[in-house]
Amino acid sequence: MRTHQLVLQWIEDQLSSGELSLGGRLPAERTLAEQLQVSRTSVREAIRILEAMGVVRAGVGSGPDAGTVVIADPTAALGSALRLHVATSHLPVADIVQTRVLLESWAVARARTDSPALAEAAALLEKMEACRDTDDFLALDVRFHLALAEAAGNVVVSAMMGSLREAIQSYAGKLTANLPDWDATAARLRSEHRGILAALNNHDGGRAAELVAAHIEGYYKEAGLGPKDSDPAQPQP
Amino acid sequence: MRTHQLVLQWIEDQLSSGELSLGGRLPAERTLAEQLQVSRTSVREAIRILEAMGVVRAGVGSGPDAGTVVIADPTAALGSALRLHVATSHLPVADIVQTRVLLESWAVARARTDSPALAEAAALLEKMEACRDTDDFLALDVRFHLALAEAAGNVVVSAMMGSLREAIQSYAGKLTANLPDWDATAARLRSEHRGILAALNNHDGGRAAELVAAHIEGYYKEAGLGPKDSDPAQPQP
DNA sequence: TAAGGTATGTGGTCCAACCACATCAAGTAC
DNA sequence: GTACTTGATGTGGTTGGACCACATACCTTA
Repeated sequence: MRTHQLVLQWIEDQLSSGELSLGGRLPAERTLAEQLQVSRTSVREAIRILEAMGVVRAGVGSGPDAGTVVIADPTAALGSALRLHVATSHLPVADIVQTRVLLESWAVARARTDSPALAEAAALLEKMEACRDTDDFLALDVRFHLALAEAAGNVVVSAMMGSLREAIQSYAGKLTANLPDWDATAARLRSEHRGILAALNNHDGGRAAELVAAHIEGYYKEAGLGPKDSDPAQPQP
Repeated sequence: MRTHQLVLQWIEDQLSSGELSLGGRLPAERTLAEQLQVSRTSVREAIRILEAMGVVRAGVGSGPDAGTVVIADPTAALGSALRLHVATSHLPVADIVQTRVLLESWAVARARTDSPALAEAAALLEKMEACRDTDDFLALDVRFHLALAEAAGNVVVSAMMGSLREAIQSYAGKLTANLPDWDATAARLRSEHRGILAALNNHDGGRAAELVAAHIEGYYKEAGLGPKDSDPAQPQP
């Protein structure tokens, strides 16, 4: 076992046993190195990995924001990993979009009508109505869909949704630039958002799921993404 | 921007531009450090992250297996990340199981009947019929479900399924030890596997999805996992 | 009392050296 | 000529030490 993996194991054990929890601070790098009888380099390599995984955040200086503290950002890890593998051309963008449709459809189908996330989605929709700046609109759009994903109350699904979005963010940006008439598209997106939220308020999760799927697939198809046969219909004998 | 992130960016650019691709080898650490005018330490930190993400594999010595080569193992990254966040108690196991049901149900519902993965699943099922060793049986079971997930032909879904399985592997192992009558459970699992495969061969993906969901949820419930209301039924007005 | 400088502790970076390992090539014994 | 030994080479793995930038807390001084 390589040295940094030993450190990694030690920290993971501390997390599992609860001796280290959210907001907790790791010992200083030099201290930890001495405790585990390894070099500071190895400790740092382990911390780098945890940082990339969204488990800790390293801050210099003194005070409350300094040191290495435990956070919880699963989206960061999944997002970076997906983005890197997209770069290697091993994860087709079409598969990512298809997976996003799958997860988000499921989330809205199971959304709890009284979820605070839905209230947030409604508020975001109001802002989008007034918003005229393209970049601001897209940022609000991201948060809107994220709120939808959170409405089902499944943290894993929310994290995966967020990471998928992050992984193809730059790709989606390029697609948007190809749109012939942004104002018309934005108007359609607003309309579809209203429809989704209306279906949810009407306790019709199934209908909302269909609308979400059409909403996402329609956008990518209009912007020119190659098809991946994402027909949600299931074959029946 | 921290130094190792600069290295990370450089490598990611090489991947995106295609100058580095699957099976390709990175320059030696010392060489790369000199090229980018950074210390070897920073290069190593970047490589560590890529290794944790399942993008590269570092091998010592000489020859074809040596050096840092580009691989493609998205499951590794997602699995480690999920496992770590489970350790921080931020990702409930119930959510992971629920997500697994969601993904695997979708995969079998959209499985292509002529998929090679289905043939592999059938072969694995044959082996499980004869297998009497608990550990071997569980190993085959993992591969069986992985094959099901691959049958839909979506790499992202397959990778996520594999990582979910990996993240809760140790947890599932403990649950198995709690089972009152393993032989009876194993017999039931075999029977359910046959039913799933039969539904698929009958081109009834919807039925197969229902069976898969019941199969997974039934196992965890029997072993004592707390419920997470994973009723797949969608509310209708 | 208020302002400024200093001590302390943190992560960030770099360097130089050494180790373990795996291959390959030259040399050597048969 | 063939087979074995031995060293050279190049890879990542690890270590210790040094210095920097930064942010806070404390202490001195006006």
